Amino acid sequence: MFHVLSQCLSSPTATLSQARQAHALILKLNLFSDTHLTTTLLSLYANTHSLSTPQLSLTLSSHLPHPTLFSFSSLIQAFARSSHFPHVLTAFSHLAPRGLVSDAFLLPTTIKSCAILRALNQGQQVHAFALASGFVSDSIVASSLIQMYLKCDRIVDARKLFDRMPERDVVVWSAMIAGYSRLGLVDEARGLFGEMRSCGVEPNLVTWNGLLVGLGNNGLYDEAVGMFRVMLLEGFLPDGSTVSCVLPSVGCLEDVVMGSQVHCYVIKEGLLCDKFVVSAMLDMYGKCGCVKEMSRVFDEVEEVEIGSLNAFLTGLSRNGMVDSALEVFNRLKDQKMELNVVTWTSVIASCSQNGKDFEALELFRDMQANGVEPNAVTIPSLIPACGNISALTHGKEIHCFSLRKGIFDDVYVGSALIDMYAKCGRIQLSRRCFDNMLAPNLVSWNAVMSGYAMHGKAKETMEMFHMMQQSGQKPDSITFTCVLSACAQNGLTEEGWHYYNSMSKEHGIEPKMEHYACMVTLLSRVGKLEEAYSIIKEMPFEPDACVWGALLSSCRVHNNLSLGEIAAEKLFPLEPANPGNYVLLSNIYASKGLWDEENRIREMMKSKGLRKNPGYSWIEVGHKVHMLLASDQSHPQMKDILEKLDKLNMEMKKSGYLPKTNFVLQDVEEQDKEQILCGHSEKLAVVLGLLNTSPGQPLQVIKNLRICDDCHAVIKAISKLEGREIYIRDTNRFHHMKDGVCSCGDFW
DNA sequence: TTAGGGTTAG
Repeated sequence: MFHVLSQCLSSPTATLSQARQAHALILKLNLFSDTHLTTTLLSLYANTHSLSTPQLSLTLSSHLPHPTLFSFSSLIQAFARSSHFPHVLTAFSHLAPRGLVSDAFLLPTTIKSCAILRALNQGQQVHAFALASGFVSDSIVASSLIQMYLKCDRIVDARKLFDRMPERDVVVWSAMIAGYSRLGLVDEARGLFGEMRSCGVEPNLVTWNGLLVGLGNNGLYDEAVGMFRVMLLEGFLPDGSTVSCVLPSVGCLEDVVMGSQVHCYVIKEGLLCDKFVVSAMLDMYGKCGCVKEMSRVFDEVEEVEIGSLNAFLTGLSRNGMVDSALEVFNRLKDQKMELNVVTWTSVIASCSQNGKDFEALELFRDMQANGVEPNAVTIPSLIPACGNISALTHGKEIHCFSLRKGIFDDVYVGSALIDMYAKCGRIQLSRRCFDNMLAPNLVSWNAVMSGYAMHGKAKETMEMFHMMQQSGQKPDSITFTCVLSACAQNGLTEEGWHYYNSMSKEHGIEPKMEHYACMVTLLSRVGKLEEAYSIIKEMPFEPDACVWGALLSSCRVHNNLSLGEIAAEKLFPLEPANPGNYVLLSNIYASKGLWDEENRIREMMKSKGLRKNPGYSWIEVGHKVHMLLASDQSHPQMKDILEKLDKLNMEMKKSGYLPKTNFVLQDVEEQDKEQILCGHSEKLAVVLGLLNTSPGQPLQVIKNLRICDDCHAVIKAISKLEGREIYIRDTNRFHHMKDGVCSCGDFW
């Protein structure tokens, strides 16, 4: 019986149920006294992944009357093979109490488990043992310890051990180089690589790969690709790992020629069976904009692997093919393919980045319903969707969700929250998120400044700009867009010029298109139209539609016909299909009573098949976001809305309000004009909010066009009459209305 | 019988 059992347990094909049967027999026949048999049983349990808790192994080992080092050794090796690393450490810790002393062979496996678990404390204990026992002079033990320190980000400790090694082989050199690479210390990695060669140790593929990945991950794409070329010249034959190390850099450089060469090599060497190679290849083609080649690689792969699918989906949406990405995603979901958090995050991100904000929120719910746990990347991918549609309730829920998940100090989450709260009108909450951040980065500073800028808070924007510099954070071109647009919102020409001039002089940042657009807006809004036009004429490159559009739109505000016509003449060929531009010019004509000219523009629009963009507004009521179109009768509560609006109009007229009909630039009767103004979507949305929320609750509305003067006046009045704070976000900025006053100071 | 390298989501 003993013999049969022993054979059965040692068989490489032994199953868990056989192990259980054997276990029962061992118990029944009281065969636990046999160390070999019991050890084999333990190893088998470990190999079949069935030892889920250390307790089981300890219970079993307690039956061993005289456990030997061999018992523990085989147990530890079995745990390591089956990736039960915590059990490795537990088993190792039971050696000493039993009077057993580890040998050198047991240390590397144990140390590796510490490394994988990032268990620095236990790793240091093993290190102490290695020093005391002298095993530290064993090069493999030292190698393992170095690796453990590197994994725990203790580069100095790793280096100390490395420097003390009398003999260093290619393995330990490669480990140090890869360690420096991973931590972004590229100079050190490069230095060691040279030092290694001068010591007469030749690199192998592993060494090259470690260096390549470090270069690529730190943005040194050119150097990574160059290093890859050198490697080829020196006669090294890249393996799958090398290829997947270098392809991300090839993609970032959009070097299609190199990419295709690597692709040919991959086919020749038969590396397409390597899942890392496939996903790196898809990623590379996606980044290079080669959708056809990417799709071909994807179609040619026999079995869809999750990493490749994720790379493919990202590649599609990177190239504007969000619908195709969603189609592939839905198809594979329906086919019950197991999708992971990367897949879900990828589609959520492509929705929120491409105007599919409602879909992004829906996917987030769906993801959790499918049992996939969102992580620290999912959250900041989703948050912008809430900001885009001013869905404050959803945004707050996701904020809470991230706190519940223990995501407190993630710089991406923090920056996304700053942006979301600002876009939902809650600038104080936005600032609080910024103040709570442990280590804000450039994106976080830009987010808080852009928030203040869109709320027209120039003083705060400039304060943050100076705080940022005091903190040692250098600005980038986006920082200046925020500062300049804040100046533009407030007509601060002097300050605007100051920051604009300091850009290249003090910060070495050359003004880009958007900075010129800000300056043109700033000057033209305050009526300095000629000065704005001079800036345009002096630009070192051709102005784009934003720049001319800014000028035209200010010409409309100041009803400047001659410059307006110049701007329109430049703008129309740049954006022939944008109805807004034609409307601006026709409005200038209309404001001057030039109905023939106005008509000519309208006819021009008609002949191009263009219609005025319908104005629409969004408002979140409870968990639902409603969209209202101007003069739209389809909303089920429209009758109530119009009734309420009528009542409000009566009250306003009593207190001296006159409808600003000069904003209805159509050749119609005065009373009809009033009717048209009543149908503006932002008013409808505000009234819908009044009807469906409790008194005193703030309302936030987004409008797809710029708010008109009349709506501005009416909603200001409503804020007073109804005692509500009302936040309106138009395409230009925020209007925070309270007690009949707007935060923009009526300048927008 | 023990030590070193890789892809995909913000």
